[in-house]
Amino acid sequence: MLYPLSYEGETSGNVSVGAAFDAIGQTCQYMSDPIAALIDLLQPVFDEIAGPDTVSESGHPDPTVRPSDHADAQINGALSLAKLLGDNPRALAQRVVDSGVLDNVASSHVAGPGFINVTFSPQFLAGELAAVASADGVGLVPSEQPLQVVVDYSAPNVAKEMHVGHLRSTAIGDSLVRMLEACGHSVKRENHIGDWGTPFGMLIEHLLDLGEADAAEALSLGDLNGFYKEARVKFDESDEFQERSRQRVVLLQGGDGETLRLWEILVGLSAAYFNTVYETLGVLLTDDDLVGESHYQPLMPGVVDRLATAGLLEESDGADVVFPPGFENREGDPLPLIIQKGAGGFNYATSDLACVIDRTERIGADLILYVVDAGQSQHFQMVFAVARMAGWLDDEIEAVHVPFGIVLGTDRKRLKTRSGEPVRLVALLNEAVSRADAAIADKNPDLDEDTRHDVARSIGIGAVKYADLSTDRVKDYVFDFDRMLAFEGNTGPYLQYAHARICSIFRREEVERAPMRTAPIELAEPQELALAQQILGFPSAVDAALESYSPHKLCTYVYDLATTFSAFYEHCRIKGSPEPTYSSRLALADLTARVLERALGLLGIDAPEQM
RNA sequence: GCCCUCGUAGCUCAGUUGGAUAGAGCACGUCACUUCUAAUGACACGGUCGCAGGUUCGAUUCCUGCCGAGGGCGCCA
Repeated sequence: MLYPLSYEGETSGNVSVGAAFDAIGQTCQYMSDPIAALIDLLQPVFDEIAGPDTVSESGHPDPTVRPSDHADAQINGALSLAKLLGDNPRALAQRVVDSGVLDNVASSHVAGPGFINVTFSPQFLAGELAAVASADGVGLVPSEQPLQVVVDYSAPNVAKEMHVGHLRSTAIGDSLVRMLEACGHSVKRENHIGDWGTPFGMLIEHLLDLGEADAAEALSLGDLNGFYKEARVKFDESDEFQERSRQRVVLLQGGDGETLRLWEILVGLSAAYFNTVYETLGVLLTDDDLVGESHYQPLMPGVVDRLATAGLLEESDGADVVFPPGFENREGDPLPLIIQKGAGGFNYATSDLACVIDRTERIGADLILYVVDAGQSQHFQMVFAVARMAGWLDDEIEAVHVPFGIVLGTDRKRLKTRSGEPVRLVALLNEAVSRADAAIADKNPDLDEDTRHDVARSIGIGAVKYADLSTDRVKDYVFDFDRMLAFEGNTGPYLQYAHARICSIFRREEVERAPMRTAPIELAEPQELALAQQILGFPSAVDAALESYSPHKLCTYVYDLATTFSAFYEHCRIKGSPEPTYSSRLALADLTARVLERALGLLGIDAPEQM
């Protein structure tokens, strides 16, 4: 586990092994997740069987506890430990069973070549559920060792339209931020917008040509691509405009007051537009998170100086560069990271190094995440390598590129409009919402119009985000309205419906949910036991998702929870059941709804109470 | 040419760091509705885990080599 989570329960401790941090190895006595509880109980037994000499040589033997098809859980660690000790695996597994450490929580027996099958006792699970039900975090509580994390994501360009590529960075980054904060970490969001560079000479001159008022109107209408393209056309066709643009870049970089004022108009109008998109998407980003490329310009000379002082800077073809080992170009020669161009300007490698310095030295980051497309992989490897050579990153401060694949159309080619341009993000979102609206109108005609529009927005946006988040981010994924908006299968609408349906149970029964949180829980039916274990696995699911910065692992968990609840709901009737079964099942329903809502919340997805 | 990522059912995807018989959804077929929301369920069908070796008690997972797809490879960001 990379992130030290603690769990609600009678006592709590941590299991923590971090890439950037030394293994702490402190195990907790009690966790809400029954699998984690097993590990705590088993570790001392495995240590004892291995003996102190083996532990000091090979480390603590891993009990290797996994969910099982043959029981609630299986312990596989006896096989590897037996191999290490040259012992008989079944006999060794039997020693674990005979130790009796699991007797209070589960029954266990040896199976096959040395697996131990474990079945949790209903009383144990009910007790764990009671602890979780009475707490606000439904199992999730803040870490005792919070980190300072910087998450760099979204990053649209000023005077350019946002497209599906920005959707991925924004949705994934937003979810990671929410999960990190839920685990108690201090998170600084940074929206590294493209607000600097040579295109701004051209854009400012175009602004002047249009007149500020007309330009402001054009940009505030959201026609950012049109503005940019007009400027580009003039730049390509007119030598005079091109020359003016070049001079304007010089003025901008020189800090000319009037030029900066015009530049700020462009940035301000774009930022306002971005905010409308973020609001539609329902993500956390605001103006406070804007840290554009311009922010790092004053820091650039310092980067060069410090690299030079460190003796890392070399001159190559007129440019100042650093050669990080292990990178080669097409000819097999060392590949440089260009710090200062031959003409004197800086480029984005320098800017990214300035970022690293700013984030580690000013913000005090322990961990920096870059949610940027997979095509930038080599670039980040080189930047991180140079930052380590310069000592700005080390074993205590980790920078991680969190890459993602591209968005494909149903033809499996990069999603584009018919004319070959990137699809505007707002157009996709609007269509998703209007399709959701039509679906709701069809399925639930009784809903009044205002409610329907609200619900349609939650469903449409949730569907798009869930489709983006629910597959392994590093792979390309197929954007398909029909699939993502379906109410069946692993989709946003299915999960939202699962939640809304539980809410409707309480409405129909005219029962308040809050009092159910202290109702005694009895677990008898297999579906009740399965649901209990699924609910208790929530913190572990969040932890697993964060460990690899993979929101899709949380998606898989939520989907499993929803289907497990469906089975429970099918087999375990609530309405008309005698007490205490009636209250117990309502308590399970309430808890399921709370975990669904919380988990969807961590994905940045609404959970409406009716739909 | 070198490097990175990916390859799992007809389609879209999981697979918890090496565990027992590789799982879902969609599509197709069957069943279940005056019943707590049938907008949710169940059953059936569907697999050479790209190919070939290797490591070991055991490999979709780790290593090597091929095949295929995408991306990257010095002054754009």
